[in-house]
Amino acid sequence: MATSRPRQRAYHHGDLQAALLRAAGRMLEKRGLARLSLRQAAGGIGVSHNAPYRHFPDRDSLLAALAAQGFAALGSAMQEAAASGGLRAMGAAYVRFALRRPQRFRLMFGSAVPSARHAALRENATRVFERLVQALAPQLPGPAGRDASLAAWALVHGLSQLLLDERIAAAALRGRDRDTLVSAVLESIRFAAAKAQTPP
Amino acid sequence: MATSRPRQRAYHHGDLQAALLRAAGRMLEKRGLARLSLRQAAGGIGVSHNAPYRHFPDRDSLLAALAAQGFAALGSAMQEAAASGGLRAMGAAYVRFALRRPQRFRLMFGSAVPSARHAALRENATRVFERLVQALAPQLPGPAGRDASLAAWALVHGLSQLLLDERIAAAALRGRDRDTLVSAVLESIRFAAAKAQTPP
DNA sequence: CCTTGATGTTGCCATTGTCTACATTCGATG
DNA sequence: CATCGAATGTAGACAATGGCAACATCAAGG
Repeated sequence: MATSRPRQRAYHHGDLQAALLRAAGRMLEKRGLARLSLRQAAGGIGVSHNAPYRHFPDRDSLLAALAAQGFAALGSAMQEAAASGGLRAMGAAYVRFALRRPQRFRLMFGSAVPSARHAALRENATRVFERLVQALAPQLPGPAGRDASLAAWALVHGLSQLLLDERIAAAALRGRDRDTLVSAVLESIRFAAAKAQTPP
Repeated sequence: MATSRPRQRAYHHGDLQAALLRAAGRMLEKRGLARLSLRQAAGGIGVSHNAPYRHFPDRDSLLAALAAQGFAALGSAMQEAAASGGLRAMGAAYVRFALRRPQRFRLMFGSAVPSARHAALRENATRVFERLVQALAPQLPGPAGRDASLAAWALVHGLSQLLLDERIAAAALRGRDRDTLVSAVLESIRFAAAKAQTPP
């Protein structure tokens, strides 16, 4: 009808949930979790401060959705890397994901959104965990192998966290690029339960 | 003097800074970083909502002080463990610290308080990092040894983080207690650059 | 075409961090 | 011992947030 809102969008956004997740994801990475504001995200998209609550019961639920998306992306990255480069490539993909999206990575593994209360998050996280264990099982069989699997996972997870600290990263690089560093660190380890590993 | 505030303390608290850090440390561990409120901490101690700002420029500075204290405690725990039990005991102490104070541990290594802006935090963190590297250097010499040192640190750091997740911890324990699990995982690893290690 | 549910808007409340101005006390100095 | 200044409190206000209730608008289905 003729009564117009000059340069305003239609009353119905059409895909507000996805737009909120994109905006919140960018804000998370740029400003950190504490300064992620639903009001600002909504304002940036051009809807009112309360519109997000039509798509997410509360702020924590939106954060849980961001974390679930993160696990989906991490799972994909690891799977692609494993298909072409094996276990070490898979580990390197894990670290690369963390370094590329540090705040998302922290959200995924932090305590801000307990997965016990968010089913989709729990499912996506569990899927990644199970794929990891399945990928390692042939190389690290038996109960000692399961401990070694946890060690392998701990190694790449911890490396991700430590390299997010710029001082630690700077001290470790010693003129190498990050991919070279990650490979060198991953190759410095042998697992007591391991079958002989193909070199990279 | 006789004009009394029944059951109220004197106008000057006397050690408000330390009291705030204790109260905030408890609130951090109990409710998480997002729900740590300086107003509530002040109220619980019996001072006004603005009194904390006489001791800390802002909320982030108090959090930085909490993180700095955490690094001091972690350093002490690791040093004591190393003195009596060597490198593996030191690694186990690191994991134990994280599991005992998960929110503090996350604060210490998270992005909420950048250590670039908080000198005491930077110093305490650096001291722990340097001690760790010094402890590992005799066992893991040379440039490959430094990569292996980072791997060793990543291993215990990652293990700490992963075991904070109750599902991961539950799946990994398989009837063992946590100390046994941690020992088994740490022992499942060999370092390519290592001298022969004394068994535990 | 009407009704209903989905999805927006508006206004309000409680709480927070932090600012300014003022009040009180303690310690140092003369 | 008295005074002064700094340290350390209190009181009030502001801007921002998350989230609630009530109302408004639109799209889809019968």
